[in-house]
Amino acid sequence: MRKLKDARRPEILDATLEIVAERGLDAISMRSVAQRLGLTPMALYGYFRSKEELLDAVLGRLLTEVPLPPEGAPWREVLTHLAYGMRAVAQRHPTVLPLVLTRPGISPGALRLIDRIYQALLTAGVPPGEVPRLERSLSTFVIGHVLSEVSGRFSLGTLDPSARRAQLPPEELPGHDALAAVLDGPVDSEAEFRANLDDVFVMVESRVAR
Amino acid sequence: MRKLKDARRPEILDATLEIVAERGLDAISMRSVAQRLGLTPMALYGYFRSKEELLDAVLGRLLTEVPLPPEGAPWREVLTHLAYGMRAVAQRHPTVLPLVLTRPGISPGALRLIDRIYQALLTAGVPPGEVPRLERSLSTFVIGHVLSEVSGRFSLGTLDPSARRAQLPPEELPGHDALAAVLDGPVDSEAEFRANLDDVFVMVESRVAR
DNA sequence: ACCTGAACACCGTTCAAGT
DNA sequence: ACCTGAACACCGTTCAAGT
Repeated sequence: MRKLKDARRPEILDATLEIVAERGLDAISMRSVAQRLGLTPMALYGYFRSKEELLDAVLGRLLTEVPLPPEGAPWREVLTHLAYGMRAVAQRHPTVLPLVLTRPGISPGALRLIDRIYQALLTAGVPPGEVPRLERSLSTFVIGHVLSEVSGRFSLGTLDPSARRAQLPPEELPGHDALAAVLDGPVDSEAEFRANLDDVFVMVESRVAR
Repeated sequence: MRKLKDARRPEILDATLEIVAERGLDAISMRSVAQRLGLTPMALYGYFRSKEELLDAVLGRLLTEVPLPPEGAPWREVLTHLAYGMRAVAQRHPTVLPLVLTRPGISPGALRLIDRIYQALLTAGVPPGEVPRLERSLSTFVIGHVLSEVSGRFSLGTLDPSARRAQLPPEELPGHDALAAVLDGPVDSEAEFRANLDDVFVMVESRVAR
């Protein structure tokens, strides 16, 4: 297992993020990244052992861009700050995001964020034994929302709401039927994010020792 | 836009799921699927317009495998049933799962599941205006959890908990420090899933008109 | 109606060699 | 110490043709 160089790693990550921004996650290839740097694909293998490792490093870098909340802020503010920070990063780099949910958060950047959440939950009064689970749960929630928003799970897809419902006979979809009045409006995803955050607070409070 | 055949579509989806099960999501290629069926890659283009469309159909098929809860069951039971059903499907087909969070749920199978959740939330007493958002939120939560579980975000990765913490000086990680006693145990993901479901119920109840 | 064959423009990665 | 060149075993997709 040869030792890796690291002098030009940041430069390589920059190039990768530029490509993602311009042409999407699928446009990342060892060849395209190398080309942008004026290198041969093989030169990258001096810095990363594989494409997978390069992508993990990109993820680590991304989490580094989430601004840390002010020290000693109240827990609700900390969680709000981090959630919006995560969302902003997601919107800047929409296409890299699937990585966040599919790789363990073990980079220093990830650790720093997790630590702030731990602190917030502890000061909120959540019993220590519940804190790690609740952190995973909140993070899943925020990342899941942001990923869905950014990757189109919340979007209409190729069918508008009523055409979508028409795929099945109405008697198979009584719930959709009862909600018809409410379903055809557009989703206000800012309001939805805010409402979801409120739900997160409810979850935290329900775990606070009384 | 030529019309697509559909006679052999189910057969093609079966072959695709077999490959995923044996060799992972990355092993799906038009060539590997075709080969398993004794066809030329090009034959598949008679049934699906692209690899992307094939993958969407695989996702639709997957959601079809989630068993529907008994008609008229109490809302908590409905949500529990669907959540565990989703989780079981995820465990049977771990590698396809990233698709679920990144493509809009517009297949008939997805609609049927969503409709059951709508009904459950309505009978729980959630105001209709809140139902679609809460459905998206609950689904995100369950899928996010299940995806994290199955794809390794909750797992240790290549570093054990204490080695992971050692990447940063302890004074940068006061939260981890305070939780040291609790952090080194293994995650009981069954218990965690259960606890998360309880949190989901809390969320629903907090939205019920009183 | 359904499928094949050949071709095009790509991939990640290995190995041995160059400066 | 850092990088290149050539090669290997792959991709998705287009187009024209075969039965």
